[in-house]
Amino acid sequence: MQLFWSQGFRGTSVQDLVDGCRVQRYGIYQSFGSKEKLFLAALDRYQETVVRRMVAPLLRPGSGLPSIRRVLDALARLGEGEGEGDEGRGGAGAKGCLVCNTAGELGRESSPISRQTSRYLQTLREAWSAALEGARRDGDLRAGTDVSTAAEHLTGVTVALCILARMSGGEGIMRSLVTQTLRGVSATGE
Amino acid sequence: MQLFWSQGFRGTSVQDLVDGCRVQRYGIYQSFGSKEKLFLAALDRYQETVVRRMVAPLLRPGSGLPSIRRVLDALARLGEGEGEGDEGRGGAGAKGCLVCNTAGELGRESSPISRQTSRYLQTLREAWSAALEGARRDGDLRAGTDVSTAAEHLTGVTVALCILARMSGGEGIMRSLVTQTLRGVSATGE
DNA sequence: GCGATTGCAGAACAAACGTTCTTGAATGGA
DNA sequence: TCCATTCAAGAACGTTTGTTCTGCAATCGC
Repeated sequence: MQLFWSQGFRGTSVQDLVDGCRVQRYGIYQSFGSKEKLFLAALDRYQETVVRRMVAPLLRPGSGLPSIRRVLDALARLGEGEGEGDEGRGGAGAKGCLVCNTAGELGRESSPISRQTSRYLQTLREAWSAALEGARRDGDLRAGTDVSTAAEHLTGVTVALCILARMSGGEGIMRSLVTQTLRGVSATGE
Repeated sequence: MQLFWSQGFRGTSVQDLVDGCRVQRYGIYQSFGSKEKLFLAALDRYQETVVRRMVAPLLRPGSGLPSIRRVLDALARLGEGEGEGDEGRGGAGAKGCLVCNTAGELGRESSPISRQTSRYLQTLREAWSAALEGARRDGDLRAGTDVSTAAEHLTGVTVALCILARMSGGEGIMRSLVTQTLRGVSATGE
């Protein structure tokens, strides 16, 4: 998963996997059948660990505006680990998000991949939605805000932050995006 | 450029280029030196044609809120050309944006690529900025809006729309993102 | 009409790709 | 102690990759 995350699907050879993990060439095919199936398993694992952990604060019972702020700040820090250079192996600076990177690299090439990206978007939408409901309950939500539209908005912003993290010159934009987004959502406009 | 756009750098072989364009294998190397240099030239061309044409309405003298609305609507239509399937050759549904796709696929792998992505972001920022200035002049800008922050915000939204166009399940999110963004910028909140 | 030059078509290159087979050592039960 | 099974290391498979070389055809100046 880590290798695919930083180098992409096509940029990661089976040899890379053999060298990088403690894994046997033939064992990959016994366990997964093909490089593509392994990649899909890595996508699965990514969503069940990394994405899950990222949105966890939004899904906790008492979540609300403070959780939203916290998660957005964490996303804004995705761009760190800069310097255009590699870290040990062929890492391309910041890794961003595996699912978003895959969208850029492969688009909707196969239907398993399509399924993964729409699952990803749905997870994000639901998580943001839960926290927005909390914010409304706390009176922290800007008047007249539709929760589900705002959740889609935040989902879009999340995707933007993931890709901007992979682009040099994106740091300032990430910060502006976060502050402006928070301003649009919160009751106080802060 | 078209082939790299829909299939990515690593997903496009020299053979694809030979078949797809009216071009000789050896001629590519005489003219460009390597596949990577050709790709960088394609990135250049993309910015000078596609990006340029996309932001043109924002740079015209009288541009303002209507231009912003028009360009955002055009970006929201990036997701069309759906169906997960190919169009003739190995296209992966919607092509999105070559620069954003490249960020997802290659990150900041080489410094020429880093230079391209930051140039891309700067172009967008300047274009949005110009139109926002126009909107302010027309009195269409929400009170208390900082133009340069808003321009960065719109740049981030642009990136989001490009990647969402490559993700299935992103269509509704794209629409919400556009309407919410317009609401945040315009004086009337519409 | 003729020799020098240009430009393109295809063959050929080594290297790396994803995938599969063969071998040899270690293990477990009787 | 011995055989059957499991597991892993690595050689080898045919393709495809990016890159380069070899000829044939056409063109141009004279």
